[in-house]
Amino acid sequence: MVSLRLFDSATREQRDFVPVRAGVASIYVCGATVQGHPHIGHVRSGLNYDVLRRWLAHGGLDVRLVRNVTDIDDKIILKAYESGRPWWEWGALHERAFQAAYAALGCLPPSIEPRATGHVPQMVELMHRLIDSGHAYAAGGDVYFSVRSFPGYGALSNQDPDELNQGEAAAEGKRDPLDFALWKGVKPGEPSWPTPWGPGRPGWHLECSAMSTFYLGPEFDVHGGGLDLVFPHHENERAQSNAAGDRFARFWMHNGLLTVKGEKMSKSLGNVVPVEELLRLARGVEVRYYLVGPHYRSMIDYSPAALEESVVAYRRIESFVHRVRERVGAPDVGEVDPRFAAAMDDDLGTPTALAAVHATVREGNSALDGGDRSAALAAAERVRAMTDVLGLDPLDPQWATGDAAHDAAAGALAALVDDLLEQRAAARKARDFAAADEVRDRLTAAGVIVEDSPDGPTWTLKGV
RNA sequence: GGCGGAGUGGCCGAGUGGCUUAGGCAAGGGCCUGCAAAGCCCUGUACACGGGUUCGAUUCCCGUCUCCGCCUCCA
Repeated sequence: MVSLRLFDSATREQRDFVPVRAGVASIYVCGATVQGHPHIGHVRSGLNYDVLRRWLAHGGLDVRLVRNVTDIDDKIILKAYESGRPWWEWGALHERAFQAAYAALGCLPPSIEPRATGHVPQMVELMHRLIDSGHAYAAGGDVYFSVRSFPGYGALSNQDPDELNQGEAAAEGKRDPLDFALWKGVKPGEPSWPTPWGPGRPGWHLECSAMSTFYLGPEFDVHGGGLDLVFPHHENERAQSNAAGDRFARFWMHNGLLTVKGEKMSKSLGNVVPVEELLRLARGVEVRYYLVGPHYRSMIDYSPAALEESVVAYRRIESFVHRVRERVGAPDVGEVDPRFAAAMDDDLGTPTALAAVHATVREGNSALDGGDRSAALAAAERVRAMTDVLGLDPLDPQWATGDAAHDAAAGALAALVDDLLEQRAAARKARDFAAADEVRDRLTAAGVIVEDSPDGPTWTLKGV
């Protein structure tokens, strides 16, 4: 059923995707640390793995997607403190912002979005296993992972431990500069949870090892995240879990980062692009097209001009599907084109997959021009199937407004426009083109674009 | 210093040892249309630079230049 080949960051080569359990795909993705508002880079990551899960589901697999929420960390505590709010409220506030952003771009909800603070028992258990096997030690209320105790350290990120700068900031009880904190002992004024080694809070890396294996088992299919997480986060996760005896992820996937004018986004440079800003420039589905179009491992250098090009490109697809619906009838979701499937199977080659979509659109438009209604309908059904896999199906109800007042207004507008178009048709029939053009000009001035076709005029709203 | 990635036609963005000069956007020409819009057809012949391997390289190897990311929190 699935013949997907995926690039594995750990081996730096492509392999056939063969699920650990037949018929089930298990994916863990590092989600956000809910310390601030979602930006374009966050949602690109979410979108990339959303496309992966959709393609796997299309192939008949039962997809279990876990995307965590890091709801406790230094910055959350600090920022909450600075704004005079409880740390948990600060986190919850931004967690909702992330969910809204993902939803606005058509990301299907993950199977679960586990929070770090809800999985302390699983972390304690993992620390027990690591301490018992000599890979971790408690020191002054902290618990550290002993990097030198794990020979495979550095294999994921292709780093030589001896060449690394120095690791996490030095702390009292650390035996080796490379060691990293599994658990951080409580400090005055900070939240804490009880453990056999004293109260404290989770170190960043531990939560992902604990939650991924809790939900997906000691060995699962894919672990994903942004390219910037390869080291140290994923290297550390892998070290912990492997040292504890878990086989852990079979494939490591890392999506490319977003830059602005060639530079990585960062608060210090002040060039972070919030999702909110994108949604002022384009609809969610158009933003999605922009972010899903380039290959997931490519870097995207954001610019409003490039986004605008995507808007235009997407509308070409969308207008074709709408045209068929109006002139021929509503297309169902059909089958994907073989070209599309081959591209997707090749490490999720969305650029080539999109080329197949556009080729199908062209075929469909030609069929429409040639009066071949059934061929046009069939093309539209294939386009729907392919765009559905990418989360870009123009007729997916998720892109509808779902607003009763809006629907009512749209209905009233349609009645008025249709009335005017009848007047125009009458004028054209009488060959009074001046009158006909005047009607069209009035509509255009009001933002209603009229287009004639062999099946009569159609109209759309400008910029929608 | 160590590790990794990238430089493609006006722009975005794929890919390959020689028949794909992907695809989209923009531009020019044409068809269609009362006109327009949309659509369709055609055109532009790109692959940082210098060597090397090869019958043949944008694609493989070496070197050079430029840029980016990671090595510290980060999607």
